[in-house]
Amino acid sequence: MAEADDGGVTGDSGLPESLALAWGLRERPAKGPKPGLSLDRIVSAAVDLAAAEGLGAVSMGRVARELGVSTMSLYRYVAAKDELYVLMQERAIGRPPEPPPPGTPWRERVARWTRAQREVAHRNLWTLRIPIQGPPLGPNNVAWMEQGLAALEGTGLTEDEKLGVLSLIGGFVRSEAVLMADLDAAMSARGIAPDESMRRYVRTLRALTAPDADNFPAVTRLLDSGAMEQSEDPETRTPDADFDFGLTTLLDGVEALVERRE
Amino acid sequence: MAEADDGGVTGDSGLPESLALAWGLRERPAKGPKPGLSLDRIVSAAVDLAAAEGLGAVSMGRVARELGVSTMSLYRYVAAKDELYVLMQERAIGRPPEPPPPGTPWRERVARWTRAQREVAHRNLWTLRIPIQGPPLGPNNVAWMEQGLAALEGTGLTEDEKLGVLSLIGGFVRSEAVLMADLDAAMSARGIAPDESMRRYVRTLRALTAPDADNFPAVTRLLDSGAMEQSEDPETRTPDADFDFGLTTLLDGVEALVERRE
DNA sequence: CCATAACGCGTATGACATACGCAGTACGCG
DNA sequence: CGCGTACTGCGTATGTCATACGCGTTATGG
Repeated sequence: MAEADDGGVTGDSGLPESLALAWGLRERPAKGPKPGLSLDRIVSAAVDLAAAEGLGAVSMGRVARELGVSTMSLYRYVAAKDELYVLMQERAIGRPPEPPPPGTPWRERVARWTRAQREVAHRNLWTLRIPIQGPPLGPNNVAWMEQGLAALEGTGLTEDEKLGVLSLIGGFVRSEAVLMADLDAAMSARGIAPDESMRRYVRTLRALTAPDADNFPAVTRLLDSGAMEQSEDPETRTPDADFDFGLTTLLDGVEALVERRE
Repeated sequence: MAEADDGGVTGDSGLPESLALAWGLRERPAKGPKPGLSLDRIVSAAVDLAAAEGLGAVSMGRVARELGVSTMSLYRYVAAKDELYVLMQERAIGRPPEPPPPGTPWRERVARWTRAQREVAHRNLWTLRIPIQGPPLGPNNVAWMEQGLAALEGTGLTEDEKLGVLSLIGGFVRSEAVLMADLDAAMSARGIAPDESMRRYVRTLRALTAPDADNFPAVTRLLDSGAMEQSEDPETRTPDADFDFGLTTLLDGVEALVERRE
């Protein structure tokens, strides 16, 4: 199996055919009829669909209908739906931003990278619903990793530690965005605004914990503090402020590590 | 609809019936035939199934078969599968650990809480596959939140900031555990040991980036550093060490924040 | 020029979640 | 005491989905 020279990638790594294509390692053979379809068009249709109606709307049948072809045609280009998911995420994340000019301090570099990552996640909230398959393998994902590692260059951290810092940041970006996606979903499900959704949560939680507030002193204090009703005063608390808070905290931790290494 | 006195919880919060039951707000009416089933047994069966064969094995039909009842019986206790998921997670996370003795410094308190959270996650990796529905509402989840907030008591942080720190930590624990779950899944899928799975990933990534290593200097450096082949020398790099690294970094960040507040 | 490899697709299969309705059951009220 | 009623478990049906398999067709390289 797999005769073409791919540098031994296909060998036993389980790299799907379609990903090899994304790396430009393979071209479609020029044998049979001219393909009326293309991986590119399939992924585009799927991404458009997910952006418009959510990941739940992405079924093989629906994507095919959107393209005016039959369901099974798609399987000439994709071995399974999971593969399509991977390709969609790869498409959505896109190329990482250009690295900042040389001389930029590491903290600024990392902050930029993180913010860029967040922006992409927020623009494509549906990607967060994709069941995670494993470590990133697509060209764009690897390019992001490259930029992330580059941002930590010159900090004196070991490669180990850089990896640890990146996954720390990745987890942070992801969970912040998931929260956003949840609010977003609550909104589109029933016609509820995000802050209204949060208000309901607070009200429910209060009703649940009130009967035995003695067991939940800290939660009660949190609810009473009004910290969770952000949008009452748009000046003080915004999602951006929450994000910046987390980012600062995270970077302070990294900074402590960097200083320890010097 | 919903006449019983539940403190107005059911009103417009969308709290599912079964969760109200979990809070002890409602009892099953004593009217019809004696129930041969119970929410408790259903959740237990589902959890056992997930633990043994993964979340994918949990279908309504399968859970019912495991209990020796028909599929549709379950819907007398659970309104939808999502509700079952919530209950399963709630069961798996269990009660939070006892708070440490008074006088324990906050950093120690938070570290304990985080480690406990990690332990639970690792013991129930399948919970990470549950599609996230929204903020936690079950009694156990709220109790964990309570303990987390309590661990940050006396730090001088605002309630806002405590919340931010907790979600930061939650995201960290989650992403570390997801990585573990992925390795675990790769193992049980094909008979591959976790470290072998990681080795393959490294090999594949190297094969992909090698052709134009110029574009991936940092990734190449990472791969060459051997940082990703942990288990060669069990003394230096273990999953625990990775976790502790992240935790320390995180807590250093929080510490900087706390000091700023004093 | 023709075997062969790719193409698009129709059909079939087997899960799955869940709507709906039915017949039996036991409690509480009259 | 008896009966309505609310609740039980469950059979059946519907619609969606991913995907295996095989067919007729097409273009190309030997």
